[in-house]
Amino acid sequence: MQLAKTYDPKGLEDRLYEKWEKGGFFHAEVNPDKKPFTIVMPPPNITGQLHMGHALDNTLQDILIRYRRMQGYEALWQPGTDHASIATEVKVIESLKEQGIDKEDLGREGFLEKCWDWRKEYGGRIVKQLRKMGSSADWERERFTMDEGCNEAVEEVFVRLYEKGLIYKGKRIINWCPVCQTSISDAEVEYEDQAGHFWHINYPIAGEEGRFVQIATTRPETMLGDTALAVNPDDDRYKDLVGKMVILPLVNKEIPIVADEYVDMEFGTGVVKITPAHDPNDFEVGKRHDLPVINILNDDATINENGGKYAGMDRYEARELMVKELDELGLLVKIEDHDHNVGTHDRCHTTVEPMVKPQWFVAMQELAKPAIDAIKKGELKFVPERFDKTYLHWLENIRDWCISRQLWWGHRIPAWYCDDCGEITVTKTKDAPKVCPKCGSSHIRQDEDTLDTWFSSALWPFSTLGWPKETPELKYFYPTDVLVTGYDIIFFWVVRMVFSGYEHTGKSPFHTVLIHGLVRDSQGRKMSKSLGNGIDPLEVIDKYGADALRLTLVTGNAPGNDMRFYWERVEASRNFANKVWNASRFILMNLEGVDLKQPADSELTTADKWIMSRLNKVARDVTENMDKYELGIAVQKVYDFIWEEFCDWYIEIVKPRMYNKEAEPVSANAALYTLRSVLSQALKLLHPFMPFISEEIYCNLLPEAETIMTESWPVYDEAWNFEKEEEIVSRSQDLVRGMRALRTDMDVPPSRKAKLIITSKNEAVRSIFDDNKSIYQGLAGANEIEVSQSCTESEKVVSFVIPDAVVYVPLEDLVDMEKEKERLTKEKKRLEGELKRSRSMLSNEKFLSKAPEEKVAEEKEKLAKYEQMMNDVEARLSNM
RNA sequence: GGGAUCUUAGCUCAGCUGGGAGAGCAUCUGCCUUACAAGCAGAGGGUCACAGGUUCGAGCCCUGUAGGUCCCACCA
Repeated sequence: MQLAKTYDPKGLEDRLYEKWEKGGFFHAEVNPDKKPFTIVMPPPNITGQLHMGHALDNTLQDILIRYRRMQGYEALWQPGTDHASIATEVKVIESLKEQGIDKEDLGREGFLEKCWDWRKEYGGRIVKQLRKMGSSADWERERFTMDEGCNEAVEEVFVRLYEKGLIYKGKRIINWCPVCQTSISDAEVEYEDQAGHFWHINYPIAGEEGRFVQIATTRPETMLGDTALAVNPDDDRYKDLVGKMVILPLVNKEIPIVADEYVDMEFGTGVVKITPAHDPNDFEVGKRHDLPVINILNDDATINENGGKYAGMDRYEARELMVKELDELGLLVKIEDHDHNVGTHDRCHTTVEPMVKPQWFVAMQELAKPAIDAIKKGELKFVPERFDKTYLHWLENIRDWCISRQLWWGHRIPAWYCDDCGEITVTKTKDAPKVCPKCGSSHIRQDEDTLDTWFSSALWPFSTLGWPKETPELKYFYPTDVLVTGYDIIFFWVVRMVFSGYEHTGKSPFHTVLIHGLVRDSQGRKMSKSLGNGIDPLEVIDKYGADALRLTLVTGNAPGNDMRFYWERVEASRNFANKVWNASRFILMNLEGVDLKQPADSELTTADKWIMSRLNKVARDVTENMDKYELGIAVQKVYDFIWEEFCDWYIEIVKPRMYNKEAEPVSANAALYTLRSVLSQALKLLHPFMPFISEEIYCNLLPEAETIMTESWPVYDEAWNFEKEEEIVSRSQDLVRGMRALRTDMDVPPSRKAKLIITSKNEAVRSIFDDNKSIYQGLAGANEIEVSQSCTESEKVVSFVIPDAVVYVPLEDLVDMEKEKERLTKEKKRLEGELKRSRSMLSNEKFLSKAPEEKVAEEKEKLAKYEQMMNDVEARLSNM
C-alpha cells in the first residue's frame, strides 16, 4: 500500500462517509442487549446554511456519539430539520416578490404549496453540509418538525394543554413586529441601547386657564392613545391634581389624572402619560384604573383611524409632525438627549411595538415548577454548572408564552370558531368540526394563525421518537442523555423542552445539557452576515479537511466558553493530521511483506512495555475527561500522546530494530507488533475527534477491520501498567535530553558520536543504564558507553547532571573549560532555587504536621534528589 | 438596577475537586538525520489585573478595587 507523503483529506472523506452511511453504521435500533445512548440534534432551520456555530455544535455531538458507540452503547443521534416558520415564510415571500407575486395573491393554500416547494429544493442543503462534517447521525430516522408525526404531537399537546386550561386565548399586550407583521414572544425581543430623545410636553389642565402639567416621553406619537396621566400617590407636588382632568394636546380630549404606585417620583417630571394600548406598564395601570384602551397603530405601524388627521402616516413621520405642532402651540418645553433600551425583533431588528391583540398563550406558572425542581433534584444538570442560574432565573420570572403567529407557514392552530354563537372548539385537525357542536351552525372557520416555531421544537426529544404513540423507540431511547447547544438557545429551546418533557412524559427529556459558547472571528467579534466576517466551515473543510476543522473546534475549548477562530489554528490541526499520517506511513511501510506474529511476553522490550503502559494511562485519562465533557482536555491528551510519546520517543527508540529486521527478527517483530497495536489503540482514542483519518489508517493497518467506528473503546487495565519500564524510559529520556542540550551548548554536531561515561553511586541506577543502552544510545549519539561509580578524568571532559547520575563526555578538542564552568554554574543556580524551596517547605513545622503524609514524603524525595544533584555539580566544579 | 463571566508567555487560550506555571502560534539557534521541513532538536519569554483575607500551602477559595464581555429587568 503506497501512501502519499502528505495527508490529503480530499476525496478520502467523501469516500469514507459514503462507506459508513451505506454500511448502516450510523443506524441505531431498539436493542435490549445494549444500553441506549441518545442525543437529539438541535434541528437546523431548513433556511439555514452551515456556519461555525453548527460546526461546533455538531462536532461536539458527534464526538460524544462516536465515543459512546465505541463503548458499546446503542448510540442514537436523532437528526432532523426545523420548518422555521418566520424565516422560511420571509424567504419564500422574498423569492415570490422577485417574480412580482404577492403572498396574498396566492392565498393560503397556494402560498403553502410554494413553501413546501421551497423546502423540497433547499431543505436538504444543510443536512448535506452536516454530512461533510462527518456527522454520524442516524439519517434513516431523519425527521422534520412539520412531518406527520410531529404535527400529531403538536396538536396532541395543544389540545391537552387547552383542556387543562394551560393554553388560553386572551386579549393582552404583546410584542408586534411591524415588518414581519406578526406577534412575537418575549424571548424573541432583543433590547438595544439607542440614542433617543426625551420630549417634555405641557398638558393643559382642564378648566384652569394657563396651568399645565409637564410630562416627559420618548415616544410622543403615542399621545394619540393616551387615556390618562399618572402621578405617584405620595408625590406632594401633584397631590392636588389627582382626579382632575387635562386636555390631551393635538387631540383636544379630556383625560383624567390618576395616582398609581408605578410612577417613579425621581424620574422625568414625575408625571407619566398612560397609553394602555402601546406600553406594557401602561396596560397594567390602565387595568387598575379601568382606563379605555385605544389602539392607534395599524399592523404596519402606520397611524390608524384613531389617530385623526395623522392617520395613514408612519409612526416616525407622525412623531416629527406632532412635535413640530406641539412646538408651534408652545406646549413643547424642551427636548433632552436620552439613551434608552428599545425592543427590537431578533430576526429583522425592527423596533417592536407593544400592541393589544387577541392571541394564544401558554400559562407558564404551573408548567415551570417541575422544570425548576429538575435542577434542584439533580435530574437535570448543566455543564458548566453556572448555567443553572441563567436557566433558573428565567424560569422563576417567566411570563405567559405568546404562541400564536400571524403567519401561514407552520402548525395552524387547531381551534375553530362559530360565527353564529362564538363557540371555540379546540380539537385535532382530523376531528375538525363540520358544524358548531354548540349551536349546530355550519358557519365555522379555523383560526388563521400558526404556532411559534419553538412550540414544535419544544417537543423534539419525544416527538421524533414517536410520541404520543408509545413506540418501542420512545420506550428505549427516551429520555435522551445529553443535549448539546449554545448558551444563546437556553431560553428559546432548552427551557421549553424541559417543561414540555415533564408535562407530557413525566420526565426530563435529558439528564445533561452541555453548553458551548460562540465561535468568534480572530478579533473576538461575533461572526455575522452583515459584518461579512464569517468563515465558512465548508471552505475550511475544502482547504484542510473536516478532521482539521473538528480538531480546531474542540482543542483548547472549555464548556460554555466562547472561542476565536483563526486560520493558524486550523493549520496546526492540519499539521497534526499530517503527523499522524506520516507516523502511520512509516509503520505501514515497515509492515510491508511482514508476517506479523503476536510476540511472547518475554519478547517485548522495556520500550515496548513502556509505550503500552503509557497508552493504558492515556486511555484512562481520555475516558475520564470524556465522561466529564471536558472534550478539550481529552483531545489534548490524545494529541500529546501521539505526537510526543509515540512519534518523538517510541518510534525513534525502535527505529534501529526496524532497520535490522534480518539480524534480529524477533525483536523487529515485537517492535512492529507494538507499533501497530499502540497506533491502532491510539487511533481509536482519536476517532471521535478525527473520524476520517483515523478510519483510513485503521483500516489500512488492520485490513480485516471493517471500520474503526464500531471497534471497542480502549479500557484501562491495571495489568498493562509497567512502573519499572516507565522509570527506565524516564531516566533514559533525562539522559538523552541532557546530551542533546550539551550538544547544542558545546556546538557538537549530531554527526559526531561521543563516548558517555555514566557515573552513579546508586547501584540500581547504574544497572538501569547498563542494561538499557539500546534505548538511549542512538538518541544520545553515543558510540561507546561506560557505566561506573566515578570518573577521574576532569580535563578534556564535559558533563551534565541528571537525577542520581553524572554523565561525562570526553570531547578532546571541543572541550572549552570556561564554557563548561558556565554550564555547571547555571545548573548550580537552578538547583539552589529548587533546594531553597524544598528546604523551606520541609523546615516548616506546620507543613510537616498539617500536610498530608504523601505530600511530605514526596517533598522529602525531591529534596534528596536535588541534594544529590547539587553534590555532583559541586564536586564536578571543584574538580576542575 | 440584578446576575454571570473574564483579566495567566508577544498573540489566542487550557489549567478539572488548592500541593513544584502549560499548549498552539510567534521569536531565537542548529539540522533537508532513509515517516513527516505541515518536520526534528535546543532555547528565550509569565511578581497568573490590583489590594487584602482564609490556609502549612492560593492562578485556583473568600472580600474589595479597576477594566472588558455577556445575559436579564416595565424607569415613562
